[in-house]
Amino acid sequence: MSNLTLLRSYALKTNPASLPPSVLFSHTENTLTIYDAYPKSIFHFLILPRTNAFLPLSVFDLTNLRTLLKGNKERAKEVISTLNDEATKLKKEIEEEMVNRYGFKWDIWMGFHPVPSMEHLHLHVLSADLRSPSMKTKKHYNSFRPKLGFFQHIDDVLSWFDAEPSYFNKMSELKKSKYEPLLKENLTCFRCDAMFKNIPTLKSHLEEEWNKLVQKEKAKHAKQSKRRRETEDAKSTTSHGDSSSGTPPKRQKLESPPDDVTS
DNA sequence: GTTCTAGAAC
DNA sequence: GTTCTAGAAC
Repeated sequence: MSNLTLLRSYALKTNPASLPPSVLFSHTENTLTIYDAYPKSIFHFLILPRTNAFLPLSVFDLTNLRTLLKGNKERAKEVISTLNDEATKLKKEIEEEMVNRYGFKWDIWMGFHPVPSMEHLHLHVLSADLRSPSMKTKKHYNSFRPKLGFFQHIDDVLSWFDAEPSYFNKMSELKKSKYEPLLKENLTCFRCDAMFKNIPTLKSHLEEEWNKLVQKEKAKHAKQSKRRRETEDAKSTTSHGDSSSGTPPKRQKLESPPDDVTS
């Protein structure tokens, strides 16, 4: 099986549950949610439309965003909306896991690559940190940098359907020549816009940004539990001494991502 | 996607 | 001299 069509082979499965658990996260009648094999953030999933769920759209219509938008507009909107609904549910699950593992939650990005490296439409759902051993090249980084213009946020894609038809048609072109050069743009921090000469310096900066976020959230948490204690103390007339209610939640070690599959 | 490597950047 | 990128080959 070639890498190019691997996702298509998943989307064609009549029984997705037969996929290995290292690949499949969950599925519905209409969609599959899989782990990105090379996660570029701490959390990184792909949501795929199943091929028989959107008839009369064919597997070819579902090759990528461009082929989908070129066809029946109503059906296309239905596909994107279905992926969006599934992504919204997934986002909530990720946020729960963020709180369990890290004690706080941070942003989650949901969108498409205009020039994807594998066939079959897939929606990226990833945490906004770009902190992962698989995040190795300028191309990787720029393909997810939110403000660059390469990553197509699903809310924006959905808005094209309600815009002037001329605008819809223009955006639907998704020309390689328009988007591919963006991947070669300067490396800029997605949080503070600082510029970096190469990937290693950017990565250490992202690590600093992450540590800052952790510290900020820790301080917030401490402040909240202090306030909570004070409110309780103020309310209680009978003193029971220290109830040790300020214990922080246990932090789990970040698990290594599952293997297999290609992004 | 990975590995290899020439040559640029430091 | 070492680090890093980017293109070719796979």
